[in-house]
Amino acid sequence: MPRIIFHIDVNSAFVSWLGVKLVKEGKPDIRLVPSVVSGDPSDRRSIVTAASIPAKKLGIRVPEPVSMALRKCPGLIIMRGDWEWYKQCSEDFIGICRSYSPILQQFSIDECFIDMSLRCTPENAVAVATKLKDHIRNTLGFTVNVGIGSNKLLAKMASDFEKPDKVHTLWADEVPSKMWPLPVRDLLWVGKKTEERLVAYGIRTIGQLAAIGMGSLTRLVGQKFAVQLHENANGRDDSPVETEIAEAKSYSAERTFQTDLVNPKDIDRALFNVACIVAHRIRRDDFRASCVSMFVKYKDFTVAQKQTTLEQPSDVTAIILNAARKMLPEIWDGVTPIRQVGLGVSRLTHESAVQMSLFEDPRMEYYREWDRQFDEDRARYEDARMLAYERKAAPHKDDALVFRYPDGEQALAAA
DNA sequence: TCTGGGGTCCTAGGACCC
DNA sequence: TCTGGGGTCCTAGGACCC
Repeated sequence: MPRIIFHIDVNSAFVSWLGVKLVKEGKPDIRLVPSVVSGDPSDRRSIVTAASIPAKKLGIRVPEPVSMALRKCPGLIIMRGDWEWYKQCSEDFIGICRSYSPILQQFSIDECFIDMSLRCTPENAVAVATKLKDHIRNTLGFTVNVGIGSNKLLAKMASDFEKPDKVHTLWADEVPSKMWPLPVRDLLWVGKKTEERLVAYGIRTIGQLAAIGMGSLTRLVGQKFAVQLHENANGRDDSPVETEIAEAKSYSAERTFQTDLVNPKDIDRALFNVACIVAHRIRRDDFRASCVSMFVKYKDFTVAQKQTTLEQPSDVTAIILNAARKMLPEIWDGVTPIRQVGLGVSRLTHESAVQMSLFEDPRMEYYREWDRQFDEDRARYEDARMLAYERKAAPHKDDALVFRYPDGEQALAAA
């Protein structure tokens, strides 16, 4: 029995979903005019996260700075995204796809694979996909592309062909005619760097990549990646549609400043914020982290990062924050302006930390209580995108385990 | 023109253990 | 006292995805 995989991809998802909402409110449809969705439109460092088709026709690309997009189209409509609405649209979209096949893998907020092997035949696959596509459009008001293939790779490549509101096939026997002429960059997993390396070697199309010897390819990109690229360029992929939702392996948060900063107080404020957010998330998901990492990014986009292993896994904001604080001087000279600062946790476990009550720092009581209060407030203010957090966090001045926020200043913990 | 925020996986080298 | 080799853990860095 042949495998039949569909890849369903929402066209310009964030613009489409916002468009549906605005039309419902009786407002003009932003999908029909040059428009983009970005983060904070007033922030000159925002980037375009989605562009309408008329905007794409003017050369606006995702992701590019909003300022650059505005230069290409001075009358561009710039909208801020609405994550609550996006989640709703995504759920509805996935729900309809799942009704066509329960063997579904959500690939991102606006993409999924379904295994249709038991649900259709190669002969009627296009008809079934067209029905699914129209079902979504007529029920939810936005369009999707459906790619059909004998594996996930081919289905995904196919959904990327002409847009919007289209169904395309990419069966194995269509690979030479439909996939091999494409530029090598169009192949999944071939990004900017890999493209540069391949082109420097004279490989411009997926077909040329499919034909290259393994020895050369291994020298260019390494053994493991070479095997994958070679298989994929030949249209081969045996990865299954994964229905299990994998547990997160890491959590991170970062903040980019409006202007590059040098004041250590500003850097610490940002670290404090991202630590609150990351620690809150792992508590919400009942994790503890063994590894804390932090990084700073400079104006030339170079990144300096550092990670450290905690004595025992923790979900306490103070522990995580102070681990990051300790690493900052090791990667930052204190004078170079910083563009962005970030904090991450990894090596996650659900195990409770071993309670060494006799040895545990008595201040931990306080820090856990502080976290508990933070989590409660976050739940209460969930509707608000931002919550002003003014709680003073210094129980013991000058303790080794410092968890203090400069008096009188506010910490803003963004959603 | 000037680049967000959140993830995953892979590689390489050093430390340490058996 | 000196030696080899494999396995595992950790850190740093780089590439990709949406």
